Amino acid sequence: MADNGLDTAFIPSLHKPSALLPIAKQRDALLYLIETNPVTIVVGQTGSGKSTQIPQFLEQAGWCSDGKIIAVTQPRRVSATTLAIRVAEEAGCEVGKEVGYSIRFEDVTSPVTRIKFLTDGLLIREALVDPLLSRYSVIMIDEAHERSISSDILLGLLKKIGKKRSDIRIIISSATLQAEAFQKFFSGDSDSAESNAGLPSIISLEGRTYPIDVLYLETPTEDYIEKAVSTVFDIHKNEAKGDILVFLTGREEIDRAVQAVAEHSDQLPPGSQSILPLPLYAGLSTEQQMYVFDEAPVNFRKVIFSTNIAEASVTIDGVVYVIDCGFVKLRAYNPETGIESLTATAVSKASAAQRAGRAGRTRPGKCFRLYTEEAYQALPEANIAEIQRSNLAPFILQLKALGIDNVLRFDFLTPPPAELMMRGLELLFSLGALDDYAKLTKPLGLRMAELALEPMMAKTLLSAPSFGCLNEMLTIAAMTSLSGGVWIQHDGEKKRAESARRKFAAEEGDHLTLLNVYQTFVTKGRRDSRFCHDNLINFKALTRAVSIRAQLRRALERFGLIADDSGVDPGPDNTKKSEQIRRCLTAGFFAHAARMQADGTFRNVSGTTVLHAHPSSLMFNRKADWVIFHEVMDTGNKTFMRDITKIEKSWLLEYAPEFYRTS
DNA sequence: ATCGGCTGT
Repeated sequence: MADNGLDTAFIPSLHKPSALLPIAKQRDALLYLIETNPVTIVVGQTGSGKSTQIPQFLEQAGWCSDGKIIAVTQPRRVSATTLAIRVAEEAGCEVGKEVGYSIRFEDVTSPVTRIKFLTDGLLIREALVDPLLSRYSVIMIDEAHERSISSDILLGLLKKIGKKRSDIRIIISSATLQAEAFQKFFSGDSDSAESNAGLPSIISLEGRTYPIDVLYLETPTEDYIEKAVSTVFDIHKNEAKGDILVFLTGREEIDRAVQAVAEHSDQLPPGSQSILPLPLYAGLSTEQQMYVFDEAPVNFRKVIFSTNIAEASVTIDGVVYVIDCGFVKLRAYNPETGIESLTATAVSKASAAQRAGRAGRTRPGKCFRLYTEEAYQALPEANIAEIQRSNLAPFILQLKALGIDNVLRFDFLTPPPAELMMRGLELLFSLGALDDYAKLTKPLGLRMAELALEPMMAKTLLSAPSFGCLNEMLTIAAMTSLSGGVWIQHDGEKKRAESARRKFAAEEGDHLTLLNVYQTFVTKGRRDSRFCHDNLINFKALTRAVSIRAQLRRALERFGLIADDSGVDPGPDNTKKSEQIRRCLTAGFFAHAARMQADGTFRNVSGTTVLHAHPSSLMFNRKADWVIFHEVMDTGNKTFMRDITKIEKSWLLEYAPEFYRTS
């Protein structure tokens, strides 16, 4: 593979030979534990090489000899692909051959694949087809400490699978001190006589990180943004060179801080080194995000103001100083109201440690915490797991499809509150996915589980053929499931963003507007790179929508509900068509209905909650009567609906008579 | 008058 030896002298420095990693010394101990225990817990610091070395050790030790595969799950797509690339390189093979990866839309594996990196969500889907995951000899759940819903559910599934398959080996990999919780979960206290009683072993792997000095405030600060900015200048004046990474909670704070630094840096003494402030958050275009990886120009110190995206998802080399404001925006779901909230919350100790660790990747670093040491001591050890604060309807549907009928008794690492389960079951019942006995209905419930969509949108899409709008609904389903949104977020261009949006506006609301955006993109914008740029549309998001739509279309073909064309439609100027689309949306989103009040705000159907059209919606500052919405979120002072479409009240009674029988 | 980060045949 080495291209003709011209630069052989450089090759060792490109990637360090794995024999030099400390993990190599523990190889035999590790293999022995895995050989003799059904479950092994690996606690490895960053840089320990656990994700890259363990699967190779296992492969060499013969765990693939009978044609079985070693699976390593990751919470994020990028980590699955980059790990596969690195391990393939070390193993001297092409990615997709002996070492491969599988993520949604990209299956880079082949019949010879022995080590496979995949997202945890995808492995759950594989269990739908192969409930015992019989292709795999070893499954390693990496980054289990992050406690994503999918990895939590996988742990429960694997515990079950382990009781039926004495040959399978499970490895739980975690970076922090939550190993005991995993150990307890997998201990042999279960009812099965077959389970290998006793506690799973924990093995700690030596890391390769540099020491980090952690500094606290002596007195708490009133304004952590201001304090962050002044700390940046203090570091700049007093500390050796090295880039600075600042954790704030959101876009607004970041834009404010970037601006403040830009203004102040004019006052730095002429001739001295200057400061280059850069924003980093998910809403930026890929292009804008890439600036943080560029080396700062000569005589500039790079300062990155980032959301939590830099805590685990994005790694920036060259960071020597971290400033941690101590807060993070966390999503929570209120089962009583069905409303999600997104509010700033104090970080956990685990999170604070992870943030600090970002300073010590290339040399010793410093972390400045913008809170007192007493405040740190009072922080919770870890965040409340996602599964305990989310809308569980999508996951209940998956569990039911996996044959787990009694979801209330599913073995969760930490069980979600009963109210969350009840709310999810109720929603699925009202959508017709579950029957009176809470069994998955066929074909509706089963098909909903197979679609990679939230239950309400799955129901909408499956209803579309009877409304004669399947092609349009495929597009709308794909567009609304784009997590980051369709539009590029950028400070200082509010006017342009609004006028760009107006070009695609449909009077009936946001869903038909999204349909317009997609149709214009596939006819005009796909090859013309300026189209997205000029209209402040996120090219990556739209490209993803094309893939999602194709995938949904294939699923509907499989169900025998065939869509008949390429997705380019005459468009919603046909008012009959537009009405059918809105009726169809009502058939799935009846539980998300609201009515406008005289003052321009909205109320939900029971009249208990005041809702606002989000400023990014077409219904913002426009008149309407009844509407349905895709999503609702409480951001602290107001509750916003996103993706809103006008409907008729009578449709609610027509399509959800049971749900609305009291009103 | 505005939105943490992920994910799915």
